[in-house]
Amino acid sequence: MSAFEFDLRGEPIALAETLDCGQAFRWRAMDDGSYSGVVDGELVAVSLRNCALQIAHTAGKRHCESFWRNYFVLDVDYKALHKKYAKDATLAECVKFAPGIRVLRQEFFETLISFIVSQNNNIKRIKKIVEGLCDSFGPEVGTDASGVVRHAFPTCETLAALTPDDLAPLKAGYRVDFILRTSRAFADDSSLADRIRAMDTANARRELLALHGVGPKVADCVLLFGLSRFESFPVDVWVRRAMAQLFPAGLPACAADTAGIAQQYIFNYARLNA
DNA sequence: ACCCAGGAAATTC
DNA sequence: GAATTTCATGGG
Repeated sequence: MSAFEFDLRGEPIALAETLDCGQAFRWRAMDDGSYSGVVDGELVAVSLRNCALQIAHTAGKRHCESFWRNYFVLDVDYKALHKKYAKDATLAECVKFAPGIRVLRQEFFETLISFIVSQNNNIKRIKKIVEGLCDSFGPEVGTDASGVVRHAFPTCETLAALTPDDLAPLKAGYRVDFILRTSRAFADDSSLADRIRAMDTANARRELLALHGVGPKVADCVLLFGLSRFESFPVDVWVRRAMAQLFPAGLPACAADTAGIAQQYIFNYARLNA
């Protein structure tokens, strides 16, 4: 059944910590400890067995092995990062709290809309609204191990054609207008996503900030989770508090070039270690 | 009733 | 330009 298997060679990764840490909103825990999710239009189940990451396809196989290696960022040496972060005792403590968190390389438009939904919101409700967007407007991709029918994330063209009334049942509140306007920006300019992808981080950030519903925090999350800019450092209410209490002198130098990866440990520590 | 949630836009000073 | 107000929704 397993289509792909990646020998982790001691690379730290925990499914619950990685797939349910507030960076991705569409992974669901199955009874056997595996996780089922929809990535780029494909329904897959992910599990850890014998120090290997296994990807099982439940309805056809669209993506190749390198796609999943890329999605799970297996090209980054987290053991080396942990060693580097250990130079700072406080950061090491944050890592130790959940060492299996890894950043994912997610699809750009889905990440953008998801983090527009995230503003002034909580993770539980973000998941509900994002899943509702998919259930209502994305094509069906299959049924997961728990019997739940899953759908792909809708395209910008699909979302751009909707009205506020169409989105009203999702109860996304004032974010509906942001979703629609940003979707239209990408539907009306079919090369915009590729242009942003190709920009350096500073220019991509400027371009993101020009979108309706995207401020500094959402832009930094999209840069980190949707464009793999690991130096990007999103600051939300949790990170703001954690920085004031744990790192009053600022982020340690050992994390400067991978601030976003360190941020995940800090965010998680602040949110779950209260 | 009040405060908070992976904030940002609109308004006012 | 910087500070403040408003925005919609659900949970504690």
